[in-house]
Amino acid sequence: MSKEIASRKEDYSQWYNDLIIKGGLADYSAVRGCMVIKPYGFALWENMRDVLDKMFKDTGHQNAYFPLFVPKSLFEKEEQNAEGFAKECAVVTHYRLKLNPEKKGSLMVDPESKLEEELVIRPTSEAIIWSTYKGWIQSYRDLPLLINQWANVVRWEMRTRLFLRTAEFLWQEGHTAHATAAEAIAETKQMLEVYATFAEEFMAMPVIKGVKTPNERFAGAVDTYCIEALMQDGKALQAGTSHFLGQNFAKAFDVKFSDKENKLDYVWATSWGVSTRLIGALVMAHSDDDGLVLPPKLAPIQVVIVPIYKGDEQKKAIDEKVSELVKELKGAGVKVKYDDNENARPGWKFAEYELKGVPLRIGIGARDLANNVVEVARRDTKEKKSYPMEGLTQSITDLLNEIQKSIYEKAYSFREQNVTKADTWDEFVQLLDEKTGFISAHWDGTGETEDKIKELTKATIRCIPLDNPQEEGRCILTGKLSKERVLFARAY
RNA sequence: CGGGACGUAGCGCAGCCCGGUAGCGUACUAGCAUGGGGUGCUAGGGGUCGCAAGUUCGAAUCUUGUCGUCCCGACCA
Repeated sequence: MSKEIASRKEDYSQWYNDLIIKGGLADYSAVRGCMVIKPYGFALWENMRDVLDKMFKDTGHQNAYFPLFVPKSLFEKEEQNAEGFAKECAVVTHYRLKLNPEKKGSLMVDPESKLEEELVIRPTSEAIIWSTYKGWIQSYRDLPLLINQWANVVRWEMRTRLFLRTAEFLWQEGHTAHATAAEAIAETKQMLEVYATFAEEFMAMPVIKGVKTPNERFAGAVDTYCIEALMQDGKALQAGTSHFLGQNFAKAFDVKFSDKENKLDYVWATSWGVSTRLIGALVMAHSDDDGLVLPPKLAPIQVVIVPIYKGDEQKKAIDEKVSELVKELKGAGVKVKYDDNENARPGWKFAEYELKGVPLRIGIGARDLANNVVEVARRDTKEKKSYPMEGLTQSITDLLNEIQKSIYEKAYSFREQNVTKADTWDEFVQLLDEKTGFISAHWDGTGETEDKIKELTKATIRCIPLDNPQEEGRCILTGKLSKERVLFARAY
């Protein structure tokens, strides 16, 4: 074993780091808190991006691009938003360097180049976008305005983790403007559905849709909807958010429109986003102690073919058979790689592609050629089986679908087993320490209680599930009356 | 920002306590054998020991400073 990875049981966060680094998704960089996304990891992101982008366009959105820099005076206009992000903003104060006269060969910030107004590097783009929308919206005829952008943002986090929380990350952010509150709320919910569908159907990761409590709300939002996923260590991960912004940003940036009766009103807004954090979620949702397990619908390589041979003659015969097979598989839309690299031996390749999470591996050698079969190994179950050459493409596409379904079901049943009800404080604390996962419990609805619980247990309210059953009960901390349960968990 | 660990070949590490020719594994290069689960043997190439100053005849090793990284916490839409 040349690439050892930690086991989940022995060191979960080391296991996670090992998968990312040794699986070739990303690398540490020269910049504190920032990572390099390597080709294999970026291919995964491109696949996610392509699917989401199509879903956004199918729901009527268009892409655009806004600047990385936000003048401080714009950034501070929506007070809650500005306050919420103030502590984690990188700020540009100068625009020039010069040679340092005191130290040969080094540069210094030229004090003469101080900017008149500082530029905030966007931690999110509401400010720059709404200052722009002001000029684009005059009439109800300009609405709805449905725009998305694919971009990078910077949040100067104290502690970073590969993909889950980096100082710079890639994401998409949708920013829409509507004539009525109802329409904006419908948009917010629609995009939450898009995210949930993406998570479940493509990432094979079950999520709980819900709404955040006021404490956990996006700074400047009226309501924050979210999808929450459960990781294998029992911690929750916020996988996507969709915000109903009310008229907060319209008022802050003075974006008004004339309705049909020629009355002026502020527009109603939404914003929604998912980020490269989803890659972290994907890694933790399905992978095992041998490496990544990727869902076929997003895997950069769906099938890898490994030849097993002695001598050039056998290799040649295999090459011929494989080239037919590759052609057929590609024709069926399968992303296939033939790894005939002479420098690595079969066993090495087997381990390598398992580490990289390739859903299916086809092994083909002289023995198989003689019998007109191949050996197919599933990454998720480690099952190996011989398949006849005839109809192989069909078998492969069936298997890929089967894997997609099967890893979803596995993750779903894990999630179901880890949503537990707690009715007393002792039960709640015990569950958090021993079983972890989501805990469904009554809460008195106050921010103070929520803070207190967080302080005592590090658990936060992940969400109030949509379509939550109404049920009389008493708050686990204060014993006050409550009309529904909410989901608590320790979270990333 | 607090606590901990660390910085020596691409990667993973030993050497440091007790100063004296910079080493191991892996990767890399070449050759032969091998090839159905991370090959074996042989021969090679590669390092201003994070950076700076100090002590010393002599510093990877001792002293001081400094920079950076990771982990745990605090913080975090």
